[in-house]
Amino acid sequence: MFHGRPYSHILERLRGAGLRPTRQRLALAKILFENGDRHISAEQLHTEALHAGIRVSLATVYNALHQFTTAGLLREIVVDSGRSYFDTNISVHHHFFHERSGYLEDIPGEIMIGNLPEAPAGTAITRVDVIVRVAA
Amino acid sequence: MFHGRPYSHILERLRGAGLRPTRQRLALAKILFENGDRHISAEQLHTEALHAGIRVSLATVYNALHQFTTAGLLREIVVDSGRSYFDTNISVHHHFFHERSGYLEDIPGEIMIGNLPEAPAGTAITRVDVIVRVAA
DNA sequence: TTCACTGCAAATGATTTGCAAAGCA
DNA sequence: TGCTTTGCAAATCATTTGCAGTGAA
Repeated sequence: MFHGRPYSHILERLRGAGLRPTRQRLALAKILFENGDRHISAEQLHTEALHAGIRVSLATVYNALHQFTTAGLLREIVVDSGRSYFDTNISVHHHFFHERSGYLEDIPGEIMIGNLPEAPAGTAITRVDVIVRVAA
Repeated sequence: MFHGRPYSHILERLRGAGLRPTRQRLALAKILFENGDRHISAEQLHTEALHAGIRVSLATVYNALHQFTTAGLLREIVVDSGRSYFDTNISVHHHFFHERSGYLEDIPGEIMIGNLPEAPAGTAITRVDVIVRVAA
């Protein structure tokens, strides 16, 4: 979208995460991070990459998604058994899940959670997920 | 556990759900509903059934779990991609998910959720899931 | 008898893995 | 050059399906 401002910011992002900026990682990161907030599956990302003329294998897409997730650039969301979504919005927020279509959508605004009990002994909370399931 | 009170209540439960009380459905329901609140996977239930001396195929276990879920006797919980848990507690409640072990546990007490926005146009909320992920 | 239910084995679909070839530092 | 990363195809894992045989009403 921005001519004359190629990959530098994405390049930084990958480098900052300790990931070598290979051709395929750069291209995938571009699709992921230059199109606003997205909820995307591995298969979808692979398809988009091929459409964009990027030669990349599905295995590499899986690798990249997991590496990005581990590096904190993505967040994995599980709502539906047998399919993972990756969210490019890594800030604290929650989701609407459309049960019929499998469509995942950010919940606008902030949700307040009260009365949350302490984590079981010897554990600490790593994340709280709220999934509001909706149907037509 | 209760001698002299064999399957009558379970039988009723299945009949009430419009499910023919076959030998395998009765046996599986017995394992599921006579041991308090449980979070169980298909594979686990199958193993337990075999241990209890019940000849039942894994396919039938899957069928039964889905039929029970559709009938409202169970609730399916997805926390972990690639594995489904079924919860015998169908009242409104939420879960701790132990990320390392995959263990799922009820959150005691009630969680208050405020500021929940309206469901997207044309949809209605079917359920709200709160999953508190914890790690050691 | 009839139609639902079950078991088996094969099919499916998402994800992972092994390993040789190719690519970045 | 040396260590990563990639691609491919095969392997895996949970789950589903097709279909012939079995069982409940």
